[in-house]
Amino acid sequence: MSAAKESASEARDTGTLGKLMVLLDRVTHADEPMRFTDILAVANQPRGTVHRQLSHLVEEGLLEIDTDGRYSPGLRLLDLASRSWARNEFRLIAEPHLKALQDLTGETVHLGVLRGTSIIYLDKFEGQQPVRMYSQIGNASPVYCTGVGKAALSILPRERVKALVADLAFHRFTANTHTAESLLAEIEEIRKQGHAFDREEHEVGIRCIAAPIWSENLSLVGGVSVTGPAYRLTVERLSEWAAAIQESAERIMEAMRIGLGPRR
Amino acid sequence: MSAAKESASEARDTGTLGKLMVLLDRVTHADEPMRFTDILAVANQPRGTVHRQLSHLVEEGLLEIDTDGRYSPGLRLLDLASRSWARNEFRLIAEPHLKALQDLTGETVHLGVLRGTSIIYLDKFEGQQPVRMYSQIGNASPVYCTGVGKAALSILPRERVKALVADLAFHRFTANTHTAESLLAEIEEIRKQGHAFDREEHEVGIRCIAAPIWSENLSLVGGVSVTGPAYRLTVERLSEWAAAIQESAERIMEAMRIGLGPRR
DNA sequence: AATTACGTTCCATATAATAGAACTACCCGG
DNA sequence: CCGGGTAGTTCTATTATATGGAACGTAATT
Repeated sequence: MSAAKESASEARDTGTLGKLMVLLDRVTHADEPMRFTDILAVANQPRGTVHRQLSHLVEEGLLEIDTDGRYSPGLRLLDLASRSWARNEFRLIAEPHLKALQDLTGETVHLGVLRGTSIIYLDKFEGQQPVRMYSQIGNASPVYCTGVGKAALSILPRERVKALVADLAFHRFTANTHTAESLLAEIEEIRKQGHAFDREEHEVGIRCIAAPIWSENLSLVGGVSVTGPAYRLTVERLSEWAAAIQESAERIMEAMRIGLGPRR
Repeated sequence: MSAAKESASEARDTGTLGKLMVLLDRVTHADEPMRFTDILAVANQPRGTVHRQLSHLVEEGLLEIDTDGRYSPGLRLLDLASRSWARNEFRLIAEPHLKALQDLTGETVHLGVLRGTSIIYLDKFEGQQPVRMYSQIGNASPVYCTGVGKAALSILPRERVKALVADLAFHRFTANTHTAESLLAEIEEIRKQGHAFDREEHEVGIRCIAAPIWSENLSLVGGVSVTGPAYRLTVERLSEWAAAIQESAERIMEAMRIGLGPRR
């Protein structure tokens, strides 16, 4: 084994696949196509290794390489994901309820689910203009600064929240973004209320209200939210929808019990 | 090496990743969650091997396993794909032109790209109701029964078309679906016309007109299409848009030369 | 033309995947 | 309550694959 590696805290190692996925993540999460050298620099691994790994990813269509030798996410990912999305049971069950909530509020409705320390948005209903599909869907956002994220945390047992928070790196997106302490405090509040707000904690000018959704055994934890521009949506205004959104969450959970309980 | 494998024509073997991707494809392309035994049956590989491979895919979030031990596509795929989509240069460049075409025709406009023997839909603009996002996007459809597919083939050199057609398994979706011979014949026609029709060849009741889009070195081959219900859109009616759609394709190609040529 | 940066290929070695079997848990019928 | 099948998991020597260091091309730069 080579030396100079023990300092890194990235203890991820599912073998070959794990290493490849780390690389794939790096390239897909970059803002623009990366050249070989750029990737090599952040991968701290030998040139030959990185080169072969990239070649394999390209061969499988997970990455693509343009004529300038720059790597971008591959289209194969789209095909795989479209199945993942179309078949997702949680999303299918929630769909009509999200639509109803959109009709009621006239604002954007999101469905999200907790994965690790992120909220992944599964669906979105926008009111006005033709939706730019995919827009938000599939995006992973930090738990600590999204309504859905905080709502989701509020129904987890306290030890699990603590453990999860310990894993978080709190990035200060806005002046209102939580720290570990303030987050834990607010979660207690949310537990009592049954709903969570996002008071411009992720993005200035954006507020939301969210309610948690969970399965009995907590194998699925997420939430619904109603989101909109801060100039139009004060916290008071959002509060008026608290009952509706919590009811909507309840109905989705009810539908899950029926839909997922007995085989199909 | 074990015997009883040479009959299969699946000569895909990029090493470890390749094998895992075959498995991942199997599960994501199924219509419903698969149990371990189901996967084992189609994978013809030893139990231990399949089990470990699935475990690795689950660990990486590419697959998910529910409480009944059934495997489904994982949400990690969504996150990866959303980046792939959002950053796709071809899609970004084409976007305004697709919108314009939608405004002009009032019908659904698709953008697709050739990958192997499939067309992958990259974007979609629908007129009327709020779009169900992801709907079609990311889906891979056979070249031989889609307007975009046939348009794309029409600009490839004849040998390449021949080779590609030889790889195809023609599934008869409707009474109008092409065979190898009729497809090759129509491609010649499309070469002259500059646009292709789909005369209910994939789905009864759906017709479309498409124009090809390609980069100089053919590293990118695809097309735009206008699609709609057959009762409203006769081939004559569609023909009226032939000039517009070809012009739209031209403009997209022009934009690509500018946008992709000089770095950025 | 010389120099440097960048990307690719090679090959002995180390590492991870493989395959077969043994093991466990569960379900169903007698 | 027991036996026998079915479904899924774990174990381990063997084999295949990935690794990494260095050597090799091949542009770009001056």
